[in-house]
Amino acid sequence: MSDAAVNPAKDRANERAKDRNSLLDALLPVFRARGFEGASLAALAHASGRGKASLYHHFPGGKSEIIASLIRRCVAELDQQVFGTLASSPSPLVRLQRCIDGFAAYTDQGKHNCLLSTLAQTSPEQLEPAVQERFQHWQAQLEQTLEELGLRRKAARHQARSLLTQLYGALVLDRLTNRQRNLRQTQKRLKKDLAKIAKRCSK
Amino acid sequence: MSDAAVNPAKDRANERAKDRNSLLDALLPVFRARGFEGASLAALAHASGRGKASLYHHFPGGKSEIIASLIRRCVAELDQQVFGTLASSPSPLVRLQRCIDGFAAYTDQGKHNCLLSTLAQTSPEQLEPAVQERFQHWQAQLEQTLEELGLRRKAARHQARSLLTQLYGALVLDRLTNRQRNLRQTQKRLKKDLAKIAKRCSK
DNA sequence: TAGCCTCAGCCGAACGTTCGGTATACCCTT
DNA sequence: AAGGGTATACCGAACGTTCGGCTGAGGCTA
Repeated sequence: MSDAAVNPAKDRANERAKDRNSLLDALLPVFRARGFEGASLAALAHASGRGKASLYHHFPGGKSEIIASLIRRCVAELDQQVFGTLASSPSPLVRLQRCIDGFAAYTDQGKHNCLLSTLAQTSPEQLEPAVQERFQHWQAQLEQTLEELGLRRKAARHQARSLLTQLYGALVLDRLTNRQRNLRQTQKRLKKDLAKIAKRCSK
Repeated sequence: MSDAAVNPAKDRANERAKDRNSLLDALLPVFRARGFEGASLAALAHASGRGKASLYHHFPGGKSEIIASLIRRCVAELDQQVFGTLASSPSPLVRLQRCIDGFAAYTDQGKHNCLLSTLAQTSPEQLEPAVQERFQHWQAQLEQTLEELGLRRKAARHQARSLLTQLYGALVLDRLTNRQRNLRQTQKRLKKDLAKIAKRCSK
């Protein structure tokens, strides 16, 4: 049984965390679509259905505290839903394919961008170096899984970079060409290519 | 002999265009690095070495006229230096490789971003639909050249999308991982892969 | 009653924009 | 060659607006 059911204090703390999370849910799309500078407090307040002052009640640090919280959440989400799959049990091929599917789910099939890539391009000062290190870590995880698939180190390194590049590039191209199909088709192609690699390596 | 040497009026018009161009040269990096909302007039004025009012002398329409001019220039530059190579004389393989090298040169080996991709992600309202159509056109040009290389229509379509995706994705990944090598390595790998495709198709 | 939470509304600062006005250079007249 | 007129380029200062941030009062729950 959970603490919440028997401990009123923790119950309240839990509800507060839930409120904060749903508040962040409402704020995320604004930053994702307009960037840090483009996301005005007025727009954030409107998106959250509250006044500006309420936002400052929840985030005394203002915009930079909000964006920091959102970044932490995005990193956690990528870590669990996308790259966390690489450390699970199935075969390397399945793990890699699930990772790609996880990325597609993370961006709602390409319908929206990744907050981190948006910030990296227009407001890198909001991204702590730790985030970049995390990306390097994820790239290394991909590389290791590709080695398990049977690729040599150098080929695995190239393939890992290529995978990340294509996932994030597909998001950009969707917006540059105004076609919403790039990510889905890239997702399909990447999974097929991985299967081909796995077959070739197992021979 | 040029008109300028014998015609003072055209001479002055030429110098004016040159001034405007060097002014735009100074303004471009600000928008490229900080996006439309992030590029304040104060920053633009500082970058151009002029007062804010002077910018309004050259661009009465203000920020949106500046960004529109810059977009036009970027489209022209991509058209000539990057994708224009696809319509030249050498073999399809050489043309494609020159196109990739052109992109690397266009971004100064990945040192800076492409203005269009920055805008597409945070201020799409500044990009006229014509720009997106131009990207679709470039993608079609790539596809056709890949067909000339020997790929079937469907494979060429996939490869064209993959190329654009990887070029733009490499720029993003450079900033996400804080490694400046992605574009150069992607450039090298893409050229090698194209050579492999050409070899396979010619057999 | 006590403690969160919310709101309308205000603050100084910065925003994009505009206004006079100055300095320079060129053209036309005399 | 001298002088007046026009156009161009630039600037400092200010415009009204919106920015991020803050205050104090009221409402709700417990």
